[in-house]
Amino acid sequence: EEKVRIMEWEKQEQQQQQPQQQQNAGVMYVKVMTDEQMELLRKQISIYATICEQLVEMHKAITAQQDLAGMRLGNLYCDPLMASSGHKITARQRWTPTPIQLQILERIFDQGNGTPSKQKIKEITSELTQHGQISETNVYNWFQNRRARSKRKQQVSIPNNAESEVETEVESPKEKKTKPENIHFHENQAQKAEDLCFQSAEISSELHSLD
Amino acid sequence: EEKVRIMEWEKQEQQQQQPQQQQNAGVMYVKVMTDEQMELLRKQISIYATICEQLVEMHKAITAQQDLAGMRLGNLYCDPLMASSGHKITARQRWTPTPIQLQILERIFDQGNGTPSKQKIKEITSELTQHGQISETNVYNWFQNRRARSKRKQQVSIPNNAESEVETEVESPKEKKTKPENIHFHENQAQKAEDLCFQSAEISSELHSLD
DNA sequence: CTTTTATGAATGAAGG
DNA sequence: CCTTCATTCATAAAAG
Repeated sequence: EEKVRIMEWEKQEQQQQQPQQQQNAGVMYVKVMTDEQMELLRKQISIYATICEQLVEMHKAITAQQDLAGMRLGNLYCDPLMASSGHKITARQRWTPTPIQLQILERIFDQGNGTPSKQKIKEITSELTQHGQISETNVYNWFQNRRARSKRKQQVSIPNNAESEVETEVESPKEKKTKPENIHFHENQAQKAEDLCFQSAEISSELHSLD
Repeated sequence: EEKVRIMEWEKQEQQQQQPQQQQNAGVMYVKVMTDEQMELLRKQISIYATICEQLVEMHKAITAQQDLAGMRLGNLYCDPLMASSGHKITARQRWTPTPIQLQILERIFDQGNGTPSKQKIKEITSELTQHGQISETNVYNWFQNRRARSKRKQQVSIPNNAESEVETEVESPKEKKTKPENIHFHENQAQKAEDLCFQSAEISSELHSLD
């Protein structure tokens, strides 16, 4: 643990002192250093203190949130065709469909094909790539989200009744799984979650500030 | 608190030095400290060095994990569709690993052993129960998802030399094979690597500032 | 600039 | 094991 420069400096110091200890037989055994050295020492200690603080902070953040900021960065995005709408020059972090891409996606979505899965994704991606940066994951996510949100809206738009007779098979896909038995009982550990919640925003922004 | 202690000690030092300066060559201004003090200093600096190293290690270990799993804050969820009945306020929330549980899970996952057998699951669950509510099903699902998603990303990170042997699927047992192995969704992992680089660089530069 | 909304992405769980 | 779904988080975009 002594492979830092500070240690080297210290060693020099100690050597410098040897003769003194022998000379001052009956006197105090002391170490000597110049103002410069003292200042250097203080500086180095200070730096260590700072580093430790930051590392501890970082560690706590990571331990507490494990992620949130760590891997959230998406692909770089610089769409040349974006000029038409005239904004967003330095977009990054997360993919955003261009107007053209969105139009195409919506069209495909409306064409029924409730299952854009698999091979379709590739085809769609290929087509959309010609209109801006995009990946298969983006397309996949888009459809997943599109469908989920479309479905949710439908459910909300029919909030009536809800009596004991809910068999209005409007949709009700499976929203009640009604497991035969509740195998696992989940209880919220509010205590812990609460403690961890703080770091979130703070750390998040800190780590994200890597411009 | 380490920082504080050191600083305080340093101040004491400066006060004690005055009377002893006379011992040394008259013109040269120096700071003096006893062997004990020097030893104390050395130990404290050493402690700092150790702390820094360990924190860096910890940080790297945690950050270097392929997939950073996020955590959810355990919010109570009140199903809007149930509101009318006014009962069943039960929180239908899904399990969320606590940071500690996650670390343990990740550690086990990284230790290879891609086969969390039934028995193993029980053991792991037992251990994790001490750090928060969890069931065997949770553990099972976690490993299942972890593996699947890890594999998918690995495929992406390796833009392998695509052979055209893909069309060799002559044997179609049923009717729709759809060859799923080529469809895996892509997501650039480059960003994540970049992120790690940055973090490492940051720490690195800080440590280097000791020079 | 701050708050709100829309939506891309992450992930626990279920099905096959 | 793989895919799909539901839910939640975080952030780009929009509104104030």
